[in-house]
Amino acid sequence: MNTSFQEAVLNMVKQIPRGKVTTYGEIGREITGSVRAARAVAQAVARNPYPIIIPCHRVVRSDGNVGGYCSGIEKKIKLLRAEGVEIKGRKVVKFKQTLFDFKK
DNA sequence: CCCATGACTAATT
DNA sequence: AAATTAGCCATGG
Repeated sequence: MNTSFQEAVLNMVKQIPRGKVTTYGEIGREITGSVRAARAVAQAVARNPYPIIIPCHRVVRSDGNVGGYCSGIEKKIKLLRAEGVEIKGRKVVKFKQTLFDFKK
């Protein structure tokens, strides 16, 4: 079967509402309990089977930097802006306020 | 089991 | 504030 880890990650990403974002670290904390699993999370997201179905562009780095994207970082920024997320350079404006809280 | 990889993070310089 | 370093973790060979 699909690795339970990847499936858990994708499931989390799918829950992110439009106009909001989250970080690799937060997802890692939700699943493994450790923010240090961020790399593993990034792997899972990067290898996601459905880039369209999975809003993987809503996952950014802990410092507000957009991070990477399979189709290019600029593409990711475009998608986010189209959803109402302000981005300055490569960083999210009002980053903390744009973060989505899974615990609720 | 060991080694290399990567869309990461935190701490240090 | 930008660049470096070291630590962490799932996955695949």
